[in-house]
Amino acid sequence: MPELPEVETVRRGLLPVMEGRRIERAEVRRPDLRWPFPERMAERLTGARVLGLGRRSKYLLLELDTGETLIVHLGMSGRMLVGGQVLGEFHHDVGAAPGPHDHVILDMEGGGRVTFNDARRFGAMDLWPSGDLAGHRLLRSIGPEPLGNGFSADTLAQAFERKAAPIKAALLDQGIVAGLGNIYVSEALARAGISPTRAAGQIGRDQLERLVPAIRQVLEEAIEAGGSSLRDHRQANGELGYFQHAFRVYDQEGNPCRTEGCPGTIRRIVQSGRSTYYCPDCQR
DNA sequence: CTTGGGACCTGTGAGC
DNA sequence: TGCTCACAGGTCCCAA
Repeated sequence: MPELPEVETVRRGLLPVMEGRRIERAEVRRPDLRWPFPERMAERLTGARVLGLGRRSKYLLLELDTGETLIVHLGMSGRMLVGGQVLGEFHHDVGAAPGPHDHVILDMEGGGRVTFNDARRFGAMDLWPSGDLAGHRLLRSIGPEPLGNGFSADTLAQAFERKAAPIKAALLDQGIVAGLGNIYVSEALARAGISPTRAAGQIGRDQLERLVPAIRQVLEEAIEAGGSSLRDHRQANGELGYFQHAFRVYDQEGNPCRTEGCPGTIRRIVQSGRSTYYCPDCQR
């Protein structure tokens, strides 16, 4: 589930149970996810108060009153389950026995339970001094936030200068712009009318000027919709995101293009091993 | 430096 | 029903 809009949705969902509250108990049920957990993670979390919940790119940042920040990445399949509610796609009850792939459980002051569940374990957690987050190896080379002031046609033009890689790959590069993933790159390029196969360095200024608002709009609309919930839809309930219904091209192979007046059909191609969806007629 | 491919994992759905 | 295969929202690391 996790590109920028999904992570932002998770962050907002965690606020009511975590913000300002102490972690009364932390249970770490395995030694690692993608990498080993930090030393004594459970002890360092237990008793800490969560001062605030932030986000940088696709990373959740839980600032603790111990001077450290818990950095969380959801990988491909990571979810934050909140006791009694759903953030992600599973139902979860406080007091229930941990389910498969429930790797970290945080029992919060106030009775909330937050469970990190990640079947594929591409996710990650680390603890790092709050004053030096930008120095963390996973955060230090991340590009501008697309919804922030540091992102513009100028910054894109500079980053794309003489780049031969296809723009699809360039936009997936977190060092160029933060937070885009496979879904929203396809969606943004569709909105901007740019072919995903074009070399990034060959994109004209006029198209870059269209691309920036296209990226912003698709992310903002997705956040507004609570993100996208793909597959695994059995536990339908009001907490699920619904932006997947607004996809113009992602997972729409063979469907007619939704652009006004365009006769095209959505195609699926593979670029550096990953699916790209686009309309060959209105994306140039 | 740039680019593409492999690797890390488990689960699901389609097709036979 | 059961098997195999392709594919899945990420990204690090390494070879060319």
